[in-house]
Amino acid sequence: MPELPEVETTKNGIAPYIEGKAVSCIIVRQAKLRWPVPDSIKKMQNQIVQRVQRRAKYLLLETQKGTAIIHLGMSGSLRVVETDTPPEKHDHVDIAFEHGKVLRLRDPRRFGCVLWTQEPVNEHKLICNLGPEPLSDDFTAAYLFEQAKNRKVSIKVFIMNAQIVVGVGNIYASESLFMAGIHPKRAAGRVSLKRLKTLVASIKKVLKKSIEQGGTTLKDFANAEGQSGYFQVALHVYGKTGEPCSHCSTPIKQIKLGQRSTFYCPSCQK
DNA sequence: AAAGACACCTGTCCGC
DNA sequence: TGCGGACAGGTGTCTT
Repeated sequence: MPELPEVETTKNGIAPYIEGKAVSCIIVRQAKLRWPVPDSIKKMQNQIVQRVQRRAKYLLLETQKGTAIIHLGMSGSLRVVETDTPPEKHDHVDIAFEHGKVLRLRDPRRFGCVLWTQEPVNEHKLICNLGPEPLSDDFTAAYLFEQAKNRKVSIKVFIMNAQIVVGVGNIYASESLFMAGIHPKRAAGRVSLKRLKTLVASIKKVLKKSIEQGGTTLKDFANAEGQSGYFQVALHVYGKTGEPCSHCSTPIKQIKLGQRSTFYCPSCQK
């Protein structure tokens, strides 16, 4: 999926088209996403989308009666199209608006979701146990240090744990650890406060930079207007196996941590 | 409680 | 050209 910057970019891309607009119709062509799209999503019809928000990688479409919770999974994208645009193969859900635009979810792998909740979103099961936003002031080295105490899990898996901090995906986990000079395999509880300060700064920096540039584009992200291949942030280690490190020329290594590919420079990261 | 494995699904790429 | 297998940006849930 889109990493956090792509979700943020998507939010910013769709919000101007749908905030303050009334939903006319919900069309579900394929309800089998990560969880079944509930029938209750129809309650969104005739509601005005008051605000589009993001929490972690969840997009929240708030209305008077409830909130649609949308996740893009690994391969999802949202775009705004005209009502008469014919759906393509993996266009599973349409949220059509009275002003003639359609918010269309495409998700080939169907790891995403579209849910509906009438409770306060912060109390929703998927949302209530999430850690702080990485770009908020709540995400500090002191916080991370406290959380990491006695934890033996690798620092890379640790920062990808949404209960610790949200929004650090597989690309930016490797990239921020490279930037901070920390070996991805190091036990979380054995990273000094000083080095965690560097890491927190690196995570914020890499995410901010990527959001500024509109999100790193890899295989199947298309931005909210439907263009693709638009943005490209410079990656230093992700997907660079065997290539010389940009800092010291040592070949980049690839290992698996928590079943995810992990990239690092064996010389720069300790 | 924490760590690790597994599940969901389709498309693409690589080697034979 | 075809086919099998590995792999892909996520994350909730189950097992150890």
